[in-house]
Amino acid sequence: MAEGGPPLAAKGRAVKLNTVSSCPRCSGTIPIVLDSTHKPGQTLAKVPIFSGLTESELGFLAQRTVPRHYSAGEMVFGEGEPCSGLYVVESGNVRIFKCSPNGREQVLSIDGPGSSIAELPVFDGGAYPASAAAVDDVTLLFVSKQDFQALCLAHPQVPLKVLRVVGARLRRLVGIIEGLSFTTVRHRLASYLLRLAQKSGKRTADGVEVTLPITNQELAAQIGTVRELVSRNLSRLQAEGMLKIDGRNVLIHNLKALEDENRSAE
Amino acid sequence: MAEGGPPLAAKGRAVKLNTVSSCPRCSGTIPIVLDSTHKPGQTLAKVPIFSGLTESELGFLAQRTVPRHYSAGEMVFGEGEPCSGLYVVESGNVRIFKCSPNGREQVLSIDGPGSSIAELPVFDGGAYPASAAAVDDVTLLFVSKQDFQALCLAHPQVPLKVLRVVGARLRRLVGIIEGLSFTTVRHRLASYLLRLAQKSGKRTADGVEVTLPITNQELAAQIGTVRELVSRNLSRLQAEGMLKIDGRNVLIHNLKALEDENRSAE
DNA sequence: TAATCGCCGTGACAAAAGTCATCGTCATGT
DNA sequence: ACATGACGATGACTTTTGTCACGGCGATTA
Repeated sequence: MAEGGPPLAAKGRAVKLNTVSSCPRCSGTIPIVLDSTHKPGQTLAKVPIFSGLTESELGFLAQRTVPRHYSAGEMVFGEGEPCSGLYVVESGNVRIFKCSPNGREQVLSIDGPGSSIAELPVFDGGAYPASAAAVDDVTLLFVSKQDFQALCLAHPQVPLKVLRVVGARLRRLVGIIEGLSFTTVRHRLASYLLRLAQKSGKRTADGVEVTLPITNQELAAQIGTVRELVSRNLSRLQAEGMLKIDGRNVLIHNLKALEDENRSAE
Repeated sequence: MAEGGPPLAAKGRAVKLNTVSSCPRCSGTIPIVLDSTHKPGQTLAKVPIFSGLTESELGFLAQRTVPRHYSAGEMVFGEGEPCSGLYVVESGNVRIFKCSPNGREQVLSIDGPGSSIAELPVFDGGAYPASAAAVDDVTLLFVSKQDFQALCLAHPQVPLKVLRVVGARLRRLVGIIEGLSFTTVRHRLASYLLRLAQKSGKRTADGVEVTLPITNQELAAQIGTVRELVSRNLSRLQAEGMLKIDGRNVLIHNLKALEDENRSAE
């Protein structure tokens, strides 16, 4: 059962949802919008796996892509579905995740504009190893398996680029395994905050200020735990004086301490 | 501090080793044996990423490989070292793993004859994302980065094969993440036993009999926990009547129950 | 023979993770 | 104005995980 059919009702044992936003299996219909005014060329040129192609080659490829729009929370594809092609993110963000039967989610990656997703199953012929859903409103460009394989044959440098991208993906997965296997929720939370601070923190007189871009629930899914533990551990870090929490804003008072938190057992 | 120097003494905080066999950082010198009588052609022909090459191309490649021998427990390469090339396993088994500062190990994969390892860092130019050590006595064929890259340029189908292999690797990693994130040690142990039963179990009158090919310590590293919990959980499964343990031999009395154990929360 | 070492099992304990229920807040729509 | 629903904090509790210490067993070696 590939995409296209009507949404499956959540069947079987009643699952108490502790899940991010709406359950992907229960999302609405998948829109396939053919928009002839679309100009995907600019987007494709920025995608690492297509870098190095000429203008005309990009145009050729662009003609074959199908833009698809998804609104926040909508499912792009589900784990186990046969893979019919790859996607390029044009706008918005896509969450790649695994889903446990208990309704827990584990996020594998979040991919923004210019990223390609599901390149791998195109090559090994297998099913999608995980699910993908739109984080916010998203436009993807779909490239069919056939077109992409043809492209790879015509341009041998493309598979090499793919390998580079896949390498990065693999490193990230190994990092997740390392975190899950060796560290506590507390550590992973500290790491997350530090990463966030590094990427979008603002220096203030009293430390670095960051704004959590997601709910505790989603944060939990990203670091591999549940909502409550995120909440509790944030409180605890605050009680210990490292942070000051004010809604979604976190003022990291003692950056050093947070960094130590990480090194202690990574 | 990269590789290069003499073996680093385990420095800093005294680490109580709960580690598999010898600590890789503390292994002896790395032997580089040039054996001109070696005939690696047969091995290379069986390696998926080299399938499809002609006899003479394989011969050409074989001339450029360097056989390296390792004895059980010896380190092949360490996480973080710059990647100088890829390896093909000719005989024996290689363990790919991450190592925590506490001495815990998490096995990412075990690769036997015909497998290629470390293909990815060759492409993205980064360091090895994990360490590799010989499980038993091992012969590897080393292919330098340069030679392999040249091969890829001359034979565009090779990178496609690599992508296929890497796809399988990525699926395995996702599986590990799923296990660590969603299941208990008990589940992962049950899964391991079932996999083992499927691969090498012997039907007897009283159930399926398997022989654990590794120590509890190594088993723990593979399913992401510690020795004691493997021991305890095995005992518990025995107490519940699913198994009968006799040294390294495990008689799975109630295969169904063990399977249920898996499905309950995968 | 005695000593040593690696491996295994186990009790006792501590810490972390997860579950369940409850309550408060805020925004939204009827 | 009110109901509703998503989100967050938290207390109480259970389960799981991990740590430490100890003792037993078998193989190897001095």
